[in-house]
Amino acid sequence: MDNDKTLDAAMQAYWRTDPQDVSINAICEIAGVSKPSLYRQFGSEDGLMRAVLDRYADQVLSEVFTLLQTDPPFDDLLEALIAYASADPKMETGCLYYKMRAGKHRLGPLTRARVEEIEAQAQAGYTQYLEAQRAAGTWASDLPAEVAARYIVEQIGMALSQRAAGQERASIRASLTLALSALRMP
Amino acid sequence: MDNDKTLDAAMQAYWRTDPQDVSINAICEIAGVSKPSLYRQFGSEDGLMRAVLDRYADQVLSEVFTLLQTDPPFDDLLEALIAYASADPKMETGCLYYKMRAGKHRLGPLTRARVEEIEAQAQAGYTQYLEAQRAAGTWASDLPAEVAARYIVEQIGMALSQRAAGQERASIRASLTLALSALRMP
DNA sequence: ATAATTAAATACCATACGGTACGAAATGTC
DNA sequence: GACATTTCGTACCGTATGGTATTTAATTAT
Repeated sequence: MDNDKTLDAAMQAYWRTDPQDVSINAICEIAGVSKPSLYRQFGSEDGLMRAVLDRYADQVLSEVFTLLQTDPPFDDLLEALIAYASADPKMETGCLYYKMRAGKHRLGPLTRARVEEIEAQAQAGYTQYLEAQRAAGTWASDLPAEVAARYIVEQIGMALSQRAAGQERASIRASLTLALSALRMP
Repeated sequence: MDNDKTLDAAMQAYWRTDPQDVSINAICEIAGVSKPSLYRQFGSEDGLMRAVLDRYADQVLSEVFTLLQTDPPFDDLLEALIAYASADPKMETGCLYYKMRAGKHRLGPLTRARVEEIEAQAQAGYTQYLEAQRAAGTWASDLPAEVAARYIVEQIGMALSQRAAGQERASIRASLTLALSALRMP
């Protein structure tokens, strides 16, 4: 049985619609895999979802984390985030991570733990980035970096969930731009 | 069979957790009503949810709409909205309307239609209010009123879903204040 | 008091879910 | 070629869901 092919199929299915709308049966069908095979590989639905989320973090989220670590100027970062969340075709059906996060209380323990791990990682990444920007004088604000970091994470998440809901890109872009512009004020 | 008592029980159950996590069976149990009785009154799960949403609009949402129609000064309105979303004990588990809206694609046609009706009503209400405020000189911004209206609706929704997720009030208040402050800029 | 009508609940569908026991097929080993 | 071992899939389990047919209880009319 092809492990990667199964994970890809599951990831696409979870991502396109929503993790809680995709049953194990459906995944088996689209992946062309029998149910016992899938359970032998991943142990449980929770195990599968966790493996999918790992893969998603590797293949998709890493891009953003990498961008953060190059310490782009604050305005560039905002512009990149806005473009990413409001227009990137990859995010046309939203972000799988944020979808899982939105339904966190329905997740199994493995997947939930991974979601919280990513949450902490994102929070730390943005905080660190913002402190560096403030030190460099490219971000002038008296806001605590943690607060701003949380704010960014939430606003991006909102934009991505709006994309999942089919809202128009221009409207999402306008809202997100407005929201993030609040970070530029003293 | 006591119609109001059933609706109240269903509303509380849907509201406390999430509409999609409460089964008809559970509602029958907590309302002390047999399933056929419930179906005789409301026809279907969709019918029940729609009736519940009607009741919720009447008992809860109307308060906000009423406030809007008194045309309070812009800053007062924002302060009231922030307090309402981030601290009102009634909203400790979030807002039933926003919960339904978040899972719109899972709703039946009746409930979905009502959700969209309320959405349009809110959008129109805020837009009208903002235009009045602009005319009165209490809101100086070159933002289209529709854009600002949509923005407010979304930000309030986000704050309320954060409350449902158990986030700290102070943190929610900080984020929401930051987000809405963007509307004061020219 | 008895018959007719209405209200209600028990007990049941069919379906879909996550998960698994067990037999069949394929693979490797000598 | 024959045996041991591992891989795989059919067919099933228990449970929960939304929804209903049918029987029982309560009410009303006469």
